[in-house]
Amino acid sequence: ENIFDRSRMAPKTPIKNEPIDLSKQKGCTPERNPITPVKIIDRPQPDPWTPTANLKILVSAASPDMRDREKKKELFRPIENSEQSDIPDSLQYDIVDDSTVDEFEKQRPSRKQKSLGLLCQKFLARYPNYPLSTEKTTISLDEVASILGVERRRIYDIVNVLESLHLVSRVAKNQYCWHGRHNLSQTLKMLQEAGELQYGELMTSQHKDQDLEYKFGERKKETIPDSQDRPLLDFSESDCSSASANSRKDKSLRIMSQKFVMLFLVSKTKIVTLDIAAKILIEETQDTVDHSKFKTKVRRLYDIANVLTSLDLIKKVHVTEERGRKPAFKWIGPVEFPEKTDELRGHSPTSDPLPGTQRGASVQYQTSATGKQKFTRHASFNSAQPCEATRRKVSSEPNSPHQEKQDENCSKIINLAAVCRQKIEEDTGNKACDTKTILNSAKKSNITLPSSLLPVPGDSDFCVNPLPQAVFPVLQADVPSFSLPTGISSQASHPSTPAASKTENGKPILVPNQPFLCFPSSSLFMLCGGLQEKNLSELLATAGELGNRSAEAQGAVPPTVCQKRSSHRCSSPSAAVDDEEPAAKKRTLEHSFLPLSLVVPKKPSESPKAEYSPGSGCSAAVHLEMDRFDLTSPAAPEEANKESIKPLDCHEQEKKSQNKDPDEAPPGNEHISKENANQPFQPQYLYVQPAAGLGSFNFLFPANQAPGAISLAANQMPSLSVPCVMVPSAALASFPLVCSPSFTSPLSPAPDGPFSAAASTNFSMSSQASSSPVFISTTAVVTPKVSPAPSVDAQQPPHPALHMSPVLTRSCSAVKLDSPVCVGHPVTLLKLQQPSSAPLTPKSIRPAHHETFFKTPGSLGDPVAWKKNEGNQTRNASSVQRRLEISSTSPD
DNA sequence: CACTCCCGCCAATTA
DNA sequence: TAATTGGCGGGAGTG
Repeated sequence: ENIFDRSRMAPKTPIKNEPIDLSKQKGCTPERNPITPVKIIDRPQPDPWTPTANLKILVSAASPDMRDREKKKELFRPIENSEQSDIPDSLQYDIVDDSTVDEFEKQRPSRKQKSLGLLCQKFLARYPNYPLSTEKTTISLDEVASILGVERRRIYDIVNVLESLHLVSRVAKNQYCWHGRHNLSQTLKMLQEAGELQYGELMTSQHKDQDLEYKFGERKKETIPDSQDRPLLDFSESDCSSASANSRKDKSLRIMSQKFVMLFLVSKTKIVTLDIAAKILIEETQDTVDHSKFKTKVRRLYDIANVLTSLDLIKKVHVTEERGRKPAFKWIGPVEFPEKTDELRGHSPTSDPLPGTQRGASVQYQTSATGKQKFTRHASFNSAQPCEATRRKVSSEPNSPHQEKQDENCSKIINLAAVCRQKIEEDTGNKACDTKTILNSAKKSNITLPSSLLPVPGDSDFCVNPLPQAVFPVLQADVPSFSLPTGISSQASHPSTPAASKTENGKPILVPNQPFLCFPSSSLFMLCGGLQEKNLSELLATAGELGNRSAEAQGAVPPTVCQKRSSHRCSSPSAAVDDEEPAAKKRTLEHSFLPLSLVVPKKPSESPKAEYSPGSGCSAAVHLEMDRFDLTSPAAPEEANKESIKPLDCHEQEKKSQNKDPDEAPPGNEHISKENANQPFQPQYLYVQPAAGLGSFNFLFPANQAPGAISLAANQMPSLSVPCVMVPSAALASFPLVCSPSFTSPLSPAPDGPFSAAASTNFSMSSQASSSPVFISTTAVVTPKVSPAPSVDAQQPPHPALHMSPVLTRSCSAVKLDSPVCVGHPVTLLKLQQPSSAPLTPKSIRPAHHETFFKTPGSLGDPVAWKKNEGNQTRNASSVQRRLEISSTSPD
């Protein structure tokens, strides 16, 4: 073989290669012939292919150089193999017989055999379409490259496209996680939604492919003018790319891939010609339509098309137009996305309390984990710095600049919401699933979640952390997605209000008037009570500080209790774990998350602070969403960020008390109760099923009441009678609810809880809501212990007993709204929202307040953003970062 | 000749 | 600084 290889190599690319090879081989050259021992070892085995393991081992063992060599060699091998298989041996041999090197060349190479499409098929053949959710399949680029006998560059081409569809996610350097097609439907759905937003009209009108397409292009611009450049979707992409290097990433294959897919999904005919796609993509990207650019775009589209073809999503066709026949691709993948999730659901869902939770968590984790990592990676960059600074800044600054944008965004959002709604209704069922955990609870409601969540799932990126994680992760992911909307609304609605959530003041939690706190969805948690009392106090303190900023430190009052932290998810998961955890990591994560918040501020700075604060919860959500959607307008993110920020702070506090503050995250835990602590452990809260009410939110009612715990709320919000905390359902899901005052273990998955079910129903939206991790705590004392869940049901949580302050309600509603988009059931909320720009209120609520609170405009993000968010969840953090960058970078 | 798209240089990012 | 990623476009196969 070796010999052959050599010959092959040389022959292959005649001159060029040889020289190159030699140079590369350099050291090896001599060796080369000889082949390195290692290789030999490997090769010894007759079937290199099969034994991936061996390869891996080898690869890992091998030094980089080795790898390269091997790769090259291997490349050939595969080729040989493939050739043999593909091509009739006889032929080859025949030729070969006499053949000289040249002949070899001829045979081996055939361009076709080396095509990206074929390579992709090989690649895909190595992984199951629907891997068990439990197992995580990691893909080592080096390994795969060597196995498939291609250079790594080619693998990137494949992976980038797959990543855009969430079939894989990047876990770390050189490592990707294989998700399979479980979330494909969701992803497609998301893309479709995003596409509609962007190209929406086009769709409708389009009848004819091209023409339509063209229209699209034009419309697109019109529609999306804002920002667009970036990928809309993001989802996956968002991952990081966006953030930091917009420039580079914007163009990224991933984004192009998503956009390309969107075109198909939006197109009635489902046929898109390359040139049209290229034009559209170029437009989006930039005005300049250089011919050269066009050519380049087309090249890339071929790359993408080859991969998509391998996925059986499209097939090549020819469209004959006036001018003649043009190459085009037809979408042969699913058009309607019923939910693909089912599969997932099957697994995770439900069943076990623990498991459920865990599972869900796990699943999510996985995904999320990846996401996180990615997130980290990408995000870290930006986020870190910005985060803190931002936060602080944010707190101080209020800004408004973006409001306008926000408004715009709002409108967009509204539109989106409408669209979403419809879709949701249509789709509803779909998505839900995935998310596993969420679903559990959700299941009943199911639908809801899905949307937001699902997308995420893919993301899963988030994932991560172990433990507690699970819970959180979910939240995170979910939240983000959903959140946007919520966030948006909230922001909008309440800018002024209290908004504890907002970061601005730091108060994330408390709102002045209102009794609730908002947390970023991502993070949330809580629940448990008392975990750390200490922390609590600290937290409280922190909170207080935050609050102070806002103004009232006092408010902060120790009571605060609750706080909740929402750490962003990432942390959360881990958080859950505990503090300890890798704090550092967590922090990091958090930061990243934070960044989001920060981001917001950064960019915009906009308005932020103050105004938003109130809505913070929402905002957070928003952020998320935004993240998801790259498109999102800057404004939204900002807000979101802010909010998130706050939460973060809280988290941190909670968590550790560390100094840090803000970032941290808390894992969730949140022991919110610390204060409560008084009562030790407390979990005084009753968990209301997520489903229930607020879409995503979960309410926690203090069993004990411990109003104090919530204290913050109390201070601020005396109004509320009941002390409750709203947590995004997602989050809850992860958590076990406890009904009992005493908290319980987290295990039980909330969702399942009886309550939840009911609730869920109402809130189908919840999922979305969930995204936003808002907590609402009321100080009030009431504690209805009980039935929280049930009561909660739909809209309002337990109001009856409790009465939640309007605000809360509102908030909830707002949240929902957001989510709705994603999810679907949001029904009421949406409606409300739509009408008014601010989505806030749910029916039950009284508008008045809300408006006040929510009104704020800035919150909105672009619809796109929403979508993105949805998609992403995971990436929130990262996305945030991205956004930041983006926002900064690409102004609208 | 037009369509495809492989190949790999090399810059941007990351580690 | 080294390695990883990934944009990009020359130019080679194919039909």
